[in-house]
Amino acid sequence: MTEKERLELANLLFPNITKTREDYEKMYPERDLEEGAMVTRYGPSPTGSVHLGNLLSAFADMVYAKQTNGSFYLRIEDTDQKRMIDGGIENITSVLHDFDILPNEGYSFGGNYGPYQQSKRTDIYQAYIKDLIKQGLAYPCFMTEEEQNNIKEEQAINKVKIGIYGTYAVDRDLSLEEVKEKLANGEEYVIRLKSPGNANKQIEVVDCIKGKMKFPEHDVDTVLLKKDGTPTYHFAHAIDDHLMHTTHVIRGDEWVSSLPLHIQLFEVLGFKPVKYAHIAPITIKDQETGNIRKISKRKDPWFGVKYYDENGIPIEALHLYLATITNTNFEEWYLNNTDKDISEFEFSFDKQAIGGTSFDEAKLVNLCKTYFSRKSGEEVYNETYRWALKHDEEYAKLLEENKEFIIQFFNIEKDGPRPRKDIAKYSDVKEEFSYAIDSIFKKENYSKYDGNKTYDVELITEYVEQIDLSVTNEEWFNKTKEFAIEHGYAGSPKEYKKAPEEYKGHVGDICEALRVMITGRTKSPDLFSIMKILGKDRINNRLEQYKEYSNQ
RNA sequence: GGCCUGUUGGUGAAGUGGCUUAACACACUGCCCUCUCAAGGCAGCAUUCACGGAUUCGAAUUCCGUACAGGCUACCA
Repeated sequence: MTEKERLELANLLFPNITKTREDYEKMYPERDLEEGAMVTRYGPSPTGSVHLGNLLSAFADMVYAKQTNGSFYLRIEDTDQKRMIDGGIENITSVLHDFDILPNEGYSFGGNYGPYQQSKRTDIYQAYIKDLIKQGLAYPCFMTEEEQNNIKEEQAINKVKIGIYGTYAVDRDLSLEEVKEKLANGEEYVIRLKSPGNANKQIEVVDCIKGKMKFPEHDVDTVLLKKDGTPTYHFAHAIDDHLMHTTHVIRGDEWVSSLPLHIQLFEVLGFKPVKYAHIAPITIKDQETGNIRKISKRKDPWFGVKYYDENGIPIEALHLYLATITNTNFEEWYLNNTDKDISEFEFSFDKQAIGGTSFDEAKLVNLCKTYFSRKSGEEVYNETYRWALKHDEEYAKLLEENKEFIIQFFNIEKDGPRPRKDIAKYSDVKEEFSYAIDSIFKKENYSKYDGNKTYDVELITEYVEQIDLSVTNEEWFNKTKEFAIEHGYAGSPKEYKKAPEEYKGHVGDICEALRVMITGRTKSPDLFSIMKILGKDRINNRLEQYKEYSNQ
C-alpha cells in the first residue's frame, strides 16, 4: 500500500477519530519532578477480588514513589468488559483505603493525566492506532476464529511456535481494494501489529529485579485493538504508561514473557522506554505434595485480603510483612531499629527476591507480636477498640466503659527494654485480658482453666487478708516469700528442689494459686501489677468466685 | 511442543570467584534467669548450597547438560 492508500485506510477505519497523537502528547506533558523521582502505578483489573499478591505490588508501587518523591497512581484496567464483576472497582478502592496503601493520584484520587480508567480512553487508543495504520505499522486482520484455530493446529503438528506471524499472517499485506471489499461484506476485523521483529535475533532486556534476560526478538503480529474497538492489555499498557509518564512498571512476574512485545511496542510507537520490575509471585509449600505452588485462595486463607481484617491483624503489621517480602534485608533492619518508622527504610530493587517469595505465617505472627510489643497501652487500646467496633460490638462497648482501667493492664511490663510479646492480633486481646473486665471474667470464669490441680482457697484467702498493695514489687515479693516460709513452703524453687519432701511446695506454687484464682489462667503478665490495678475488693470477689467454682 | 525464570537448613533467606569450617531472622530442642508465661542470655540445629560435568590454583557464586518447580504461549489481564 502506498502512503496515500494507507491514509485512506486509516480514515476509512476510524472516521470519527479527529484528535491526533500530537494532540495527546500536548495534553499530557512531561511531569515536573525532581531527578530520580519514580512514577509508579497500580493497575488492577476489576475482574475478581483483591488478593495478597495485588497488595504486595501496590505496596511496592507506593513505597518506591514515596521514597523518591515521585507519584503513585491508580489506573483501572477494565478493557475486558466481559469479565467485569459487579462492584469490582469499588472493591479495589476500598481495599486500598482499608490497607492504607493510598495512591496520591489516579482513579478516584484525582490528577492531571486521566481518565485513569481504560474503558474511558478508547478515543486515545484509537488515535494512536490510526497513526500506526497511516505509517503501515499496523493493519486490519479479518481472520475468523476457525481460520486461526486451523493455523494453531497446523503449527502444533509441525512443532513450531504458535501464533500469527510471518507467512501465517495472511492479512498482513492486503491491498486497499481487498480491505474495502471485506469491509463491504461486513466482515469483522481486529487491528494487529505489523511486527518488524526477527525471531532469529536475540534481544537483551534488563529488569530491575531479575537482571539481564535474553529473548528472541518478538515477531508475532499481536492483536492491538479487539473486534469491539477496545485495546488489548499490551497496547493499553504502552499508550497509558507513556502518556501518564510512568517511569517504573512494577508488576507480577507473569508478564516477563511479554517483555519482548512491550519493548517492541514502545519502539514502534516511538516512545521513551520505561523500566520494568517484575515481582515474583507469592508461593507456598504445599503441605500435601511438598511442591512449591502459587498461593491459592481456596487452600490459603491468608491469600484473601479479608482475612487480615477479620482476624484483627494490624494494617501496620501487614505493611511490615509486605516490606519483608519486598526487601529481604528489611527484617533485620526493623529488628535493629526499634524506634524507626517503616518510611525511613530505603527500599531497593536489588534487595528483592528473584525466585518465588514464600508466605511464612509464623513470621507474620511473630512480626505482629513485635509490632504490638512496641505499642503503648493507650495505642493498643485505641486500635483494638477500632477493630472491635467493627467485629465485636459487645466487646467494644465494654472497652469503652472500662477505658482508663483496661489501659492500665495493657501497660503492664511495657516500660522496660524488653516488652511483652503476647498479642499478635486484635482478636487475641479479649481472651488475653479476660481477667481485666469483671463481666467477661464472670462469664468465662475458670472454664478455660482445666488443670487438674485444685488450690487451697483458705490459704490464699489468708494471704490476701494480709497483703499490702501499696508497696513496691520487690517488697511484695519478699513478703510473699515470708508468708510462704511461715506456712511450710520453700522460699524459692531452688530450695524446694534441694529437698522437696520437706516442703508443701514453694513460693511459685502460692503465686500460681493466686494467679489462677484472680485471672483464671496459669499465665499472665506480672501478678502484683494485676493485683494493684484490680484492688482488694475485686480480688476478694474473685476468691469468692473460685470457691463457688471449686465446690461445684 | 516452543520461549522464559527459578532451585541454599524445618521455614523465610544472606551470599555476585578466595574474608563462608554458609550471615541474619522465624521455628524447634536444651540450659540459665525467674512468681507463671512472654521477653532476654547461652548452646544445639546445612561439613554443604537440586544433580552431573566443565572452566579455575580456588565455585553456592561462571559455563554446559539433566531433573524438578513456576510463568507465558488469547480478540484475559
